[in-house]
Amino acid sequence: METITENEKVRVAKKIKKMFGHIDQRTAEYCPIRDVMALASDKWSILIVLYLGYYPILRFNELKKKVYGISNKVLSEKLKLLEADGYLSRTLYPEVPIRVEYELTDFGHSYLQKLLDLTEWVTQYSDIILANRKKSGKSTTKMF
Amino acid sequence: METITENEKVRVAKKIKKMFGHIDQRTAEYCPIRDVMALASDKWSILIVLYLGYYPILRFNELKKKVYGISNKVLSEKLKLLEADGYLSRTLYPEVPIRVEYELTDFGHSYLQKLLDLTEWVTQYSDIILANRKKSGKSTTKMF
DNA sequence: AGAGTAAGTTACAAAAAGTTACTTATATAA
DNA sequence: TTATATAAGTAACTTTTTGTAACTTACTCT
Repeated sequence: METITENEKVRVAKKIKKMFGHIDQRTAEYCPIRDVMALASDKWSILIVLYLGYYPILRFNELKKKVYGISNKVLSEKLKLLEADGYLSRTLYPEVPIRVEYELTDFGHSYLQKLLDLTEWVTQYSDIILANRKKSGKSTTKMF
Repeated sequence: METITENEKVRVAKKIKKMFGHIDQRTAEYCPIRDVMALASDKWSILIVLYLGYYPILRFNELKKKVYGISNKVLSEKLKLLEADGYLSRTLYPEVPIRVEYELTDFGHSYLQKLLDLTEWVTQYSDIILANRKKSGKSTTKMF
């Protein structure tokens, strides 16, 4: 992990300001970070998008196996929301038994590329994070 | 949003596989995406990290105002977890009334840079997402 | 003595998520 | 000709997580 210079920090702060618009607006102004990210960065959404990035097409029960631990209910809900926001497509084949296939849209693939940069970083540094976490308990708080 | 080529998709799939290790491991193997990302990509954590990237030092009640809508309880919990994982530092000044300052660590700044790439993308395309969302209701499901 | 302040904590209510059983439509086996 | 099986969900109920609002602590200033 590269140490970050003061210059870099200033550059980052400017990017944040630009992104938020009015950073200090606590009024009821629409905030995409809160709205859109709530779904996009959700723990189950991330896994769904990653698995669909690896297996280009997955059926409902296949997804349920890959994204192990997710319930029917939550998988169904997240898929509806991700479809509505345009990350993935749902194709219904009215056979018996029914067949439904989920696939990333171009937009979903575009999102996946950005998401992957973040998850790769997290994977790369997870050892450091876990080491930090172990030390905790003995609080790291400084006192003056 | 640039359309993604088949080659790109293959490249992405390879990165995902590498990241996950065994992509198909649904056993009890440790998965940093599930563990570490659960906190790092949490909706409140994201806002806390972004605001600390803009205002380098914030006290508890200042953070509560910036990250408007968060409760004492959840702010307190998230701060503890983010401190434990090494994203931020807590400094206690035993004055009266007490003063506590939160600040990103170098590790936190490093994470912020990656996070910012993602939130910038989301902000940039939030109009598209919202337009998608409006069309929904009339389901976008294809049928064959 | 009494009020005020920052940083939380605590007890309780509300919302979200997880669990398990059920539904639907039809082909195939008994 | 019932009975069974299957995929993709949905529905009713339980558990967990989150949010709300009041309280605590430790001192200083009026």
